[in-house]
Amino acid sequence: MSEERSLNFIEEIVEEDIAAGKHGGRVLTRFPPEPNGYLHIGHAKSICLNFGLALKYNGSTNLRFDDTNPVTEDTEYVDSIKEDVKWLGFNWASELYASDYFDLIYAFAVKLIEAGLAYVDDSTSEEIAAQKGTPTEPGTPNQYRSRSVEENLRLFTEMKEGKYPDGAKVLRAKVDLASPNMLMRDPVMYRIKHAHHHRTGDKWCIYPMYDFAHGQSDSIEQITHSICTLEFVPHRAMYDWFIEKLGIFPSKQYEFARLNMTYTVMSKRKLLQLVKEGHVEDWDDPRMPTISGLRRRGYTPGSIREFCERIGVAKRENMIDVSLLEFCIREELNKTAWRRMAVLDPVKCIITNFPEGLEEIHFGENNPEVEGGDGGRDIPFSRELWIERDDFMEEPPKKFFRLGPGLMVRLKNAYIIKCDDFVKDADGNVTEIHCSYIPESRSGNDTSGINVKGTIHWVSVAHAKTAEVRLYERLFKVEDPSSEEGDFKDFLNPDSLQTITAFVEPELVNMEAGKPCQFMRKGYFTLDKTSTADRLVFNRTVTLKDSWAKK
RNA sequence: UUUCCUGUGGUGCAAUGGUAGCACGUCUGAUUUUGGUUCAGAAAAUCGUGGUUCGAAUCCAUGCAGGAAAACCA
Repeated sequence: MSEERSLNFIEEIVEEDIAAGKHGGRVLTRFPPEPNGYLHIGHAKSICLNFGLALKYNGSTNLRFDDTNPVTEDTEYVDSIKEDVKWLGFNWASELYASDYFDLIYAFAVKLIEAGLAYVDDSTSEEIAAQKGTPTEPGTPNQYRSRSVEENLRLFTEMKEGKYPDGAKVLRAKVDLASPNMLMRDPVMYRIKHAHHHRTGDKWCIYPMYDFAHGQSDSIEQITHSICTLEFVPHRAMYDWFIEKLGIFPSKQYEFARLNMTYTVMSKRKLLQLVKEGHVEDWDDPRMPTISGLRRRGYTPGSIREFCERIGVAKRENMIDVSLLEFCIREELNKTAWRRMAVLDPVKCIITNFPEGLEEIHFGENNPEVEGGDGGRDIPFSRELWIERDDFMEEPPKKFFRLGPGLMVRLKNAYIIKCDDFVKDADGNVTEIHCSYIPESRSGNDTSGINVKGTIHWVSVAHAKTAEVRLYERLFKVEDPSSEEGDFKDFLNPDSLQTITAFVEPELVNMEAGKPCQFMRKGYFTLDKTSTADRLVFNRTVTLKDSWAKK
């Protein structure tokens, strides 16, 4: 075994449990999304944690949909969640639904009523809130709290039978109205909702609340380690209380800090708002932090798993720099993506001493990081080329290693050229750059003896294909939109998407969907799902690091 | 104001009473037919105050700071 990296606090707990022989050393986790939105990178952290634990300790993981609120949930979300978890590379032991347990959970409720530990309350939600007191003042009991077991049983049965309208009654646990933990002040267990459920249809008109569904589902599945985020810490008391009073399998809850990332938002509510109000195209808009958005943007499952590994797991609030995510995808793509040439902001470069009408074929390897170059492709060369507008400067500063009057550069995979002249239009824009090439400097058998500092990419005008290229920037212009004064949407970056038409080398028409490639010196790109053979559309996954741009 | 959780370089995670380390980011330099990659190096941290101890990021006390909790959401 190589040097193990240190364990996170949850791994420590699991190892202690295994060492103590708890549950016979069995490890069963679960990933429990509510199907009311798409999964995002924060969920990926939880997925990697839960499935990773099972993988590491020879256990397994259930995918369980926490579908106890039919008014916000939908099978569209169920499908997307399953697709995303699979795409990330994980396999669940069982696909389960909290709604599968509605009969069992109902029976648990009856059991608690019979034990005198739950009662039907006719108060309105406002009344209940008022009677709960405040963190510093205890709550006050109402007349319903002392109903008899028989009356509670009858009323709860009638609630189930649909005798009462929404909101008329709730079932509450009888815990402790004076508890310093507000959630222990007789929490609601069941509420009436005459709503159609995506799985149980119209069978039920009462639905259990989170506190009376989640722990019970864990227990039914005999989950050993129920891992959730910090906001559920105060719920743990209820989690344990219900399990103890019911005398069912003792699942245990552990909480870790959710992921926050700079320049984005990570709440499903806010993401839904961006989608609904059209600030982004859809849940899979490449600017979204959703798994489907990242996938469409060109991120790979491996890069996301690596990211989740690197950010670690702890209990303190955190704000991860998005540059770490970018590092992870660059690290992978540098090793795997084929290099191609594309000119995003073109200006014409004429090789004045290259014969008109002549066409040469040059060779470019696919990936210099791979031994042998990973194969290669032919690149047509001719007298007129497109080059990048910012690879030329009329008055270049000292260390500018590209084109300018009298300066020389290498055309990648082709010749060294020297800038002799340039042409400007009436508005002062450079329209043509005139260069001469050095025939002896051809890539592969350069006998010119000339050394140049810079190399630029290019595309032959006569052979270029056009492509739509979508350049993405961060979605928000501030690091933490949620913590700013006012509406988070006020901080959307108006330049988060720039769509341009680029000239690309002809080989790119053979590009496969879903395959990443590097436009040399420009970044990593992937074909968008809307791309077709006669209308190429590329998404920029991430730029290359650019230490020149900083200066 | 009550209860709970958390305080380590700019950011994230380690060190579990014994030399504060790793990564991202930042900054140098070398190499380079991508101003990419790679390589070498640098700057940069234990919330404060007491205490226990030969020795404290770690244990105790206290203060401070940040977060969470009073949905018929999860």
